[in-house]
Parts: sequence; C-alpha cells; structure tokens
Amino acid sequence: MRSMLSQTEENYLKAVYKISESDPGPVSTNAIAKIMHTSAASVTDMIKRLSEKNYVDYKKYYGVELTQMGKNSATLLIRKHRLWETFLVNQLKFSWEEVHDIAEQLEHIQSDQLIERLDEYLNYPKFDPHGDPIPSTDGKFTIRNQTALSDMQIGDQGQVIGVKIHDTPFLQHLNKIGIKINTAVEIIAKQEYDQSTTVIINQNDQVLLSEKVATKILLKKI
Amino acid sequence: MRSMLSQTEENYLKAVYKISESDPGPVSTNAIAKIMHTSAASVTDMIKRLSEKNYVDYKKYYGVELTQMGKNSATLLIRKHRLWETFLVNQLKFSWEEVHDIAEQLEHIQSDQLIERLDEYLNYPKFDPHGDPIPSTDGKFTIRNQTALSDMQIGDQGQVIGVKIHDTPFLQHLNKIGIKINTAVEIIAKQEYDQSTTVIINQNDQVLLSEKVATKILLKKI
DNA sequence: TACGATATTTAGACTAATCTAAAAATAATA
DNA sequence: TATTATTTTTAGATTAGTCTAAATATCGTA
Ligand SMILES: [Mn+2]
Ligand SMILES: [Mn+2]
Ligand SMILES: [Mn+2]
Ligand SMILES: [Mn+2]
Repeated sequence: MRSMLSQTEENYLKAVYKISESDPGPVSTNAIAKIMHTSAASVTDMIKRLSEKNYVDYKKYYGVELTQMGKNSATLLIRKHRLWETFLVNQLKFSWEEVHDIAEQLEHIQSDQLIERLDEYLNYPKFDPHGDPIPSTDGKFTIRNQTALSDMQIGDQGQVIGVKIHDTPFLQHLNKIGIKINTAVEIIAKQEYDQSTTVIINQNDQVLLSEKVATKILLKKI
Repeated sequence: MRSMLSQTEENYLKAVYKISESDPGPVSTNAIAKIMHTSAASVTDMIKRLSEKNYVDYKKYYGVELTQMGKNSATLLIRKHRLWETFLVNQLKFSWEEVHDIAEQLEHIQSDQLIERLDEYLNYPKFDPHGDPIPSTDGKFTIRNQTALSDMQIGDQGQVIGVKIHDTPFLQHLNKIGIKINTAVEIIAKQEYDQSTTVIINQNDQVLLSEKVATKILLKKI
C-alpha cells in the first residue's frame, strides 16, 4: 500500500508526527505551516493531497491526524534520519551539531536494503547522537527514564543521555561548557531567583546553567 | 559562482558529460533525450535553462557543450556517485550490481564536507567498484592502461580492472561465470567464427566468453 | 450572544519539469 | 537539386508545490 511519496510529502508527514508527539490530538494547519516554513494555504493544499492518499485523516477547520499508514511512513523517516546522524557522528566523525541538515537530505534516500545494512553496520544503535531513540523496522521506540536537569534536586547525580532541542547554537553552547552525551553531572546548587543550576561535570568542573539550558538537558539519574 | 542546481539539472549535466566523453564535440538533443528518458522537447527546454545559467554553451539546431562550470559540476557529481558506490560495496557489503541506483540518489546530497569526510573514511580510493576512476576534488581522473579482453591475444595474461557497462544483468552474468575486479585471466583460445574467447580465470577455471561479454571487460596486461 | 480577532480555506497565479502535436530546420538521397 | 526523412524547436497543456489576497469559519470575550 505504500505508494511513492515525494520528499515534500514525507516532510509534511514528519511535521505532523512531530507536532502530535509533543501535543497529541488533531494538528492545526498553522502549526504545520510554521514548521514547514510555508503558508497556511500551501498546507491546506498538501493536507488534502495526503488525505486523498490516505496518509492522514482530515476534517475541514478541525485538524489533521496521521493514519496508521501515515504513522508508519513518518516513523520510517525518523528511523532513517537518526541512523544517518549516527553514521555521520560515529563513523565520519562529525560533531553532533553538524549532522541534522545533512540527515534531512539523507533520510529521503529510497532503499529498504540500504537502511537495514546501515543499521547492521552501525551495530543496531538504539539512540542517535542527540540521545533520541531510533525506531526499529516495525516502528517501536526504546523508552527509558529521563529527567530534565532542571527537575533534579540538590545532591542528585546523573548522566547526560539526551537534549530536547537540536539547533546548532544550543549544541555549540553545550560544547563550549563541556557537556555532551554521557557527561556525569552532580547538582550542587539552585538559585531561586532565576532558576539557574550549579553543577559539577565529570567530577571536576563547576558550571552554572541557566534555566533556558537546564530545561533542555536530559539526564539518567544514578 | 556555483548556484543551486536542482537534481534534474545535475542529471542533465551528467548526461551531457557522459555523451561527450565517448563522443567528443557538440551533443545532440536526441542523444540527451535518450539517456534521460524524456522527450526532445523537454531537453530543449532544459538546455535553454542551463545555457541561461552558463552551465552549457548552446547553439540552436547545432548542439550543446559544457562550459568549464558545467564540467566542474558534472565531475563533482561523478566523484560523489563513485565514492558512494565505493562506500556501499566496501563498507556495507553490497554487491557491485546493486549499488548504481542507490548512488544515483546519494550523489545529489549537498554537502562538501560530507563528501570529503567520506573520501577520507574510505582511504582516498582512486577507483570505484566497477573500476571507474574517482575524480579528485579538483576534477582530475587517474589514468591507467587498460585493454578490452576482446583485444588480447592468445597467451596474454591480465587482471580484471574494470567493466565498460554497469547494468545489473551484465554484472550478474559476470558473477555467475566468476569474473570480478582483480580476477586473473589468461587467454587460451579465440574463435574466428563468432569472435568468442576462451580464458582461464584464477589459474583454474576455463570459461568461454562471447564477443558481447569480452568487449566489455577491461584488463591490465601482466 | 454578538462581535472582533484569529485560523482556515478558497481563488487565482506562478515556476519547474514534463508531455504531445505541430512547425521549422537540417540532413539524406533520388 | 528537389524531395523526403529526420531532428529540433515551438506552442500549448499538465502536475506538484508554492505564493498572496480574499472569503469564510471558528474562537474568545465582553
Ligand atoms: Mn536531526
Ligand atoms: Mn537527532
Ligand atoms: Mn554507477
Ligand atoms: Mn561505478
């Protein structure tokens, strides 16, 4: 049943998926337009097309939801994106802030065999360089406990396992202060006034994290 | 000066490059149409566009030739194609007849850094899995002496270093008879009647090669 | 519950890339 | 050289994806 989707159609499906991930229920035209950097009119056009092809359920003025087929396509796209990011970082030695845009292109390469070989080559990774889970062929994500650094208490210890956003300036900032995946973190103080957090990383350096940064770092408690 | 070319535009440039490679001089509209599997009318349209952007020189009813800029783009595309094919065969363990179609997609990924990292990762290969030279960043191809198997004499010995065509049925046929890159070949007989050649491969198996096959296998004489 | 603000859809237009059919130019040949 | 055959270009249409502007529906709140 999986007809040939254009890259654009795939990107719309992924946008709908991402929006309903953080905000379940029907997705608004405007929300899609924002992510896709297009006009609401273009979104309406495209949604009609995807609805026609049964990738989404669509009710005028109400919103759009992925069908099972739409979910499958979106999940496969995310699988490809994250496997390619893993390849770029683990094999080609790119830094985690450099890989997203390249993976945005690579995720559209059409070859089931390629993605399965890549998965094998990378030794079946479960998480990508940003700590995001890589769905399996049948669309299952590995779940794990994670806590935002901003939600930890004084004295708590943890290990960085992911970040909530992936834009380059944020990741470069983390590079600068020495935080990356697997970094050990201990909370030693929290300022009431601005919600900033003081931490010790790798049992060594003391770092002050603003609330803006602390809310976006995900830890595994230890 | 390298503006953004669409995938389609890149493919047209590559087509012009490939045609003038085997047949120097101006390239005909029909020749391009054949390779691109489009109508002559579509080719005329596209050639006008590429001419407008200075990737080709074009004179109505006469033919088309790549400008230096067009040659650079075509060569870069070929570099990317062949590096990706090398990756697919050497790292992901694809067979040589499986990689062309995937590389046709991968060659359009836009990232100079990616292709340089890939080159390094693969240890700067000079030839792809079909024995075709991989141009360097500045567009230079490694030249080497090669002789078609059909042009060898009885008693000559050689080693397979390439093939003239890359379609799957031909490569699968070579797989079946046990010929691949680096296979040692000795010519032991030639039939006047049908120009077929009898060879011994890897000092072991005797194989009869039709003219159709023998003309497409490239050897290094030893 | 009405009315202004906001969100969404429709209408109409544009570009890239394609097609078919017809016209025009060039090449082949009688 | 005249006539036919082939090649190439033009004309006009189509589809995907986009836009802006206008129309319409829904929401928020007085
Ligand atoms: Mn990403
Ligand atoms: Mn990621
Ligand atoms: Mn190839
Ligand atoms: Mn090749």
